[in-house]
Amino acid sequence: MDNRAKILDCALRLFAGQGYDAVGVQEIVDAAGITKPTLYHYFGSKHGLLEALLEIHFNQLNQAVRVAAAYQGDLPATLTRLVNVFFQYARENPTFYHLQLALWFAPRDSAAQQVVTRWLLEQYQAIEGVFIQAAHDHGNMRGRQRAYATTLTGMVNTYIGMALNGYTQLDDALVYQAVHQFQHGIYS
Amino acid sequence: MDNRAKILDCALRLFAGQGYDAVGVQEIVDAAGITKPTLYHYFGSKHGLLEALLEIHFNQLNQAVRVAAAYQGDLPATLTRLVNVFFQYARENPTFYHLQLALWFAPRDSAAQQVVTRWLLEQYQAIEGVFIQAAHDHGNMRGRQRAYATTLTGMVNTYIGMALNGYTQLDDALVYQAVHQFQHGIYS
DNA sequence: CGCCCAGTATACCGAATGGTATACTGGGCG
DNA sequence: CGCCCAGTATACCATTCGGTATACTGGGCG
Repeated sequence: MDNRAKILDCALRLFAGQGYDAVGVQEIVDAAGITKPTLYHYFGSKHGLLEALLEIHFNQLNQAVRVAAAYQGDLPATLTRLVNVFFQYARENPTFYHLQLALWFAPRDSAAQQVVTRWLLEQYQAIEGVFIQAAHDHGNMRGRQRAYATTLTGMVNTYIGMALNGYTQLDDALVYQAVHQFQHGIYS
Repeated sequence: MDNRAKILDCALRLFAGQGYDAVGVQEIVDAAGITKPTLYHYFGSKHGLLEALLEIHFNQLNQAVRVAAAYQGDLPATLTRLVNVFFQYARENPTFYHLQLALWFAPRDSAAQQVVTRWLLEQYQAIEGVFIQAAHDHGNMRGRQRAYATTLTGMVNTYIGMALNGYTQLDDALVYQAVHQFQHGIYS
């Protein structure tokens, strides 16, 4: 693993564990076993390091989300694919998902919020697209596409937050439960 | 407004807007129009200031939640009261609720996380209690009480997050929609 | 009056912050 | 060989960090 990759790896762990502002540049370079000029050579600034970090992971995750969000008339299947993509990414990259959750409702004026907004927006729009298309087939969903997209995101992130804290497992049964509850509520 | 109150007020605004770690003590005392020894006189440390801040607001909010969570055989009514309490508190204290959302998934090792955990746990337990009791009347809910409590919290916070960003209004219609969707899903 | 003490300000502390000027190194390549 | 340049280290910068030692103030009260 070259120095650039080592820096990204250590920065992700530290940012996810303590928060962007709480981690000093010195701490990152010590963990990576390099020195500051090396970090500034690759990323220009602490902020640039965060941008590079988020770009790498959100590019992967959002690409997978867009693929899963291709609606072809079967809403339950699309929702299942979608939830699966999120769960799988969280399983494979728990540290990054920790960071994403922390950034989800990050303070409006924080350095991190301004970087993460466009990625979360991109993610949201892929999901909203599903409900906009589905509303053509299910008339009674019309007018609530935004609410559905938002609450699906909220439910997925909430379940992943549970799992990251050890309260559940992100397995197929949970995908089924999540999609089922989202579609039919708690009574069924 | 005395100096103690001024400090709490300015600290809440700054913490909510930029995050606990990004705000310096100097910035707080400047905004409050006082000096550092005054802040340290009242709160002992920056961390103590955060604790005092959270205690004040969570004491109010969680007390209201416990009252609303009194289940008496009518689950829809209980859920409506519960969602109402959260929406009302977020409407009246939007700045604090911004802070609460930012702290909801705060990094595990951050200073803020360790303070907020007990308050969020207290909040969670009140909600879980509702579903534990309700499962006696609705057998098919059994075994999922934890999931229901978590996803209700997730849905409420997601809707409040939407509202705080200007995408919706926390009115009675939204309370109805939220409770209805939670109970019956998206198709009805 | 005269003590006391909560509350406040001036001025300071050592340590850590993000960032950089400079110089050295080693491999690719004309 | 000898130039070049990406990559790296030493050593340093001004500023800010959280926190404090000290002294002053004004009102309550014996």
